[in-house]
Amino acid sequence: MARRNDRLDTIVSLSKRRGIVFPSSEIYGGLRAAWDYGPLGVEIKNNIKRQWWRSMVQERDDVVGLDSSVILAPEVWKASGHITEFVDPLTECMSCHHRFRADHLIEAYEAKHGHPPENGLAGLACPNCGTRGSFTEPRMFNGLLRTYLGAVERDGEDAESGLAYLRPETAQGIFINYRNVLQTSRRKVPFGIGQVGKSFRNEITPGNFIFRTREFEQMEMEFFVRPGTDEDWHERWIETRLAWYTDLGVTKDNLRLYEHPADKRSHYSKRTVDIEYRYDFTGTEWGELEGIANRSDYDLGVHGKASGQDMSFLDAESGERFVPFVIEPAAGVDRAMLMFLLDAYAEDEAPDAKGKLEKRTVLRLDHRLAPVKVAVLPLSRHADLSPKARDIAARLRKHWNCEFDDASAIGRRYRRQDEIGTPYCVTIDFDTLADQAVTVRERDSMSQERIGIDALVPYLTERLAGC
RNA sequence: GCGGGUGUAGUUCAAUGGUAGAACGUCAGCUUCCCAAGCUGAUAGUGCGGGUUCGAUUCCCGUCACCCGCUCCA
Repeated sequence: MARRNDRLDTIVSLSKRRGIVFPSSEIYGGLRAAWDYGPLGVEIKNNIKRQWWRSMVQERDDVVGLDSSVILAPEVWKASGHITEFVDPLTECMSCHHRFRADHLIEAYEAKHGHPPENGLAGLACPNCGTRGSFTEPRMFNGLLRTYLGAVERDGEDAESGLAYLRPETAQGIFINYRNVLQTSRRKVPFGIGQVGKSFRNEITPGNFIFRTREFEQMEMEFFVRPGTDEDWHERWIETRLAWYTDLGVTKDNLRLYEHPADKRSHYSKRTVDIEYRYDFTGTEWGELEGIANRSDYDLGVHGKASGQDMSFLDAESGERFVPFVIEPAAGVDRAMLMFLLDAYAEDEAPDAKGKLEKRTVLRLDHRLAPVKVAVLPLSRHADLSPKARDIAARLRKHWNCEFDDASAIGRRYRRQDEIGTPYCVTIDFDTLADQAVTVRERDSMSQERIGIDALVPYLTERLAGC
């Protein structure tokens, strides 16, 4: 068996052990590639989404938000091309059981010989085992998840009525609301619409923990620009998005840009640049984190045509009328979460009481992403300390997610907090009763400061800015 | 979906065709306890279903999940 990625393994078991991510439907044996976010996981996930929203929507004058529905009129997916283009013809070599995209095999043959194969797939040799003519009939594999609307189950000819799709991207909800938003938000091109929400894809091969799942969450923004300025805006958004990750503490060397070759782009894309992270999955070092696509006027164009609505924008200053081009930074929440966890994972060696080196697991998460911002730890369960500590915890809870812990030795409790990335620990000791002050310990430096109880909230407010 | 591998406490690992062990964790108690301290006690498991067998966690079949490969792109 191939060697697995230790760091990923550790994160998976840490996630289970500490309540970050659980296998879904576990009591029934599990469901493939489905994961549930536990008490700490949902905090981290919400923090990621909050930070995205803050930088992409709240702090920008030229972007507004939206929350469109998961189920849209089927016409949307017909017009967008997802029903016809979001489909892969797959074939399997009956000799070696490798699977291939039938269209890719034919394209490869054409590229080599300058003409398509005479007998179609039957005339091709398997790129893996060399067997000729052993391909199965290609089967269309549609990436859209289907559902049926209405209370009555339908079959036969009636099956098509009520057929609906779960969105494979949140973007279309934005395009079909483009006119509504333009009208009501009184924005002018260039401007953007941001949205965070679940999407669904019938992935052929999901896997790698929460990296590829059939149900996933996206943070997408469609930025509408004047044609001709699109390439410029594209570059700007690539830079902006890359900076977002490094600002949240991701190691620069573990991020890179990947330019999609022309023949591998999605059906809507004029140019796509991915931000990739060095996940170190076995087999693939780099994995996609976010795609930044120039969707041109493709989407507004097809929806304008299919719906009969006018999607053009009239620029009052220049008097020009045009259908805007769209630059789309589309990020995966779950992928970002996995990346933040992997990148924050660190092991320290610290001498224990006997001078022996002990391994210490620390999640060096940015404060803004940490699931717990501050832990309140009375030095012992002494009757005088716990009530005081509970009182302080209650005060802090009004501002941040705060944990109270008085179980077992103080050293162990520090380690528990380190393991989930808690930036600050507040310790209540016997001096506290006399001097009304506590010890604040910082995660990374392990430095300690004595702070008066009344000064605690201002002290932490300054250090937890942006949380 | 196909091929290969794996499945034992919460986690990491032992063991066995005949009563499943450990470490760590978790919980409770004692200890004026500042970086996984000590002592006492508790907790909990053979993924699920079927077969072979006197008896299956162990052997066989199916299934489910995970890992590797084909795939893909948030």
